[in-house]
Amino acid sequence: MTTPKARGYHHGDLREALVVSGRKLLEDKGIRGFTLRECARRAEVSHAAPAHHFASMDDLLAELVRRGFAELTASMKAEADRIEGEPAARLVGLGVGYMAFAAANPALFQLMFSREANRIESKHGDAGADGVRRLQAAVVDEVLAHASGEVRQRAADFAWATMHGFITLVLEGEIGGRDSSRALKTRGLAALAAMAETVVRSAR
Amino acid sequence: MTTPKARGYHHGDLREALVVSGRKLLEDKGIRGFTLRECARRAEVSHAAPAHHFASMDDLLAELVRRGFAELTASMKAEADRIEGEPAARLVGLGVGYMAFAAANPALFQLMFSREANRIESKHGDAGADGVRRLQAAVVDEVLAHASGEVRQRAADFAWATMHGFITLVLEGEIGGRDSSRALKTRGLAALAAMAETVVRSAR
DNA sequence: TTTGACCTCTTTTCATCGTCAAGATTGGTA
DNA sequence: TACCAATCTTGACGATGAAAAGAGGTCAAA
Repeated sequence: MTTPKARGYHHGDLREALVVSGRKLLEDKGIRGFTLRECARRAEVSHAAPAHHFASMDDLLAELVRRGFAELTASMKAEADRIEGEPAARLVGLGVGYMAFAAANPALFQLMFSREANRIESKHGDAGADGVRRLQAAVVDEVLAHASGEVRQRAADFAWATMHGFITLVLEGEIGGRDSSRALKTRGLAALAAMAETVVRSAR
Repeated sequence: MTTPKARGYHHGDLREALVVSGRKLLEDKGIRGFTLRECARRAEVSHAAPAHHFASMDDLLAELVRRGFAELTASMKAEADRIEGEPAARLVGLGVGYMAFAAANPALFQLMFSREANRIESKHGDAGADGVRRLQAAVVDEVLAHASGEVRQRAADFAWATMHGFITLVLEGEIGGRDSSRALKTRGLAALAAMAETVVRSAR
């Protein structure tokens, strides 16, 4: 935590400061309002300083996406781990963690799952969603331990699609536009419960 | 179809030409590569000409989004209408139409359901997804004619979330990355079938 | 037919953006 | 201590969205 005046010519930890201010800026102004120069201003640094830490704007965005996926999987894992009982309940837990992260970081979440993210990542060869996929596949496999690979894959498709679709539509205002946050959580849990039930049922 | 040389000082139908070239550009370069000046170039017109038809870039994008929603509902309706039998089958048909539009217009589809779209539309007060919501609510109501309002709302949430989530994840490459188009359609239909079955089952 | 108002398009200008090149400053190391 | 590499600043370039001002074309009223 450097106070504004406390630094001289060198910043000290500009790379980290840019990640922080960039993330804030992304949520404030959206992807189209995201500007490298504004990131620099918020970090109280000249407009060309970021170039020494990120080769381009896409490079900074790629870092934000990378960290976003790490946090997303952590959030899912945390929610799932606090549930001891049924694997199906853990599947709901994954969804709760997924939606919690998305609700807390709507713009970043959208960026992570946008075509722009693919364009950005393709230069770096990274596929950040693999952690999410693995985490979910593992829990689905618990629920459907005795099912065929195809059934399990389709159940994983279905589970991911439901939780991703629900929170995406909520963030865009298409679902629960005037609902209270409380009521919305109830609707989300209902969707997750229906999803888990469908996955369980696909066993037979 | 005006040939390049066939026009004089006036374009004739620049507004429509900008919509066409803008839509193409959006799919070619993505939302972050979308440029008013490039739209103008593709319409073979000076960079300031669009201002007389669209007050700003957001204005043009809003028009693209508006038309996108009209086409999306039309595509859903067309697929649903060709199915005569069970209401549940029509629900799957809606999903097929939904995914077909999204697959044919991936960038536009993402824009329609992005936070940027909300930002853009809020200036125009338009909520383009209402047609989709109504269409789907109607079919869900057929399937669940005797259910309570809450059950029907949750079924509608669930149905929309599943089809939206699935196609969104496909477009981003998270589902079926190396699948053939044929295999992917099968996976999509499986997800839609599971969704319809769950909706039907929620009746009791 | 003439005229004049109005639309459409172009040219010019301005502030801002991403990126690059060159120079200033600093901290560590030999 | 003296150098060197990393860090940051300044200045420049081309591109962009938007606004202003002027040129070209259309069309209806006189």
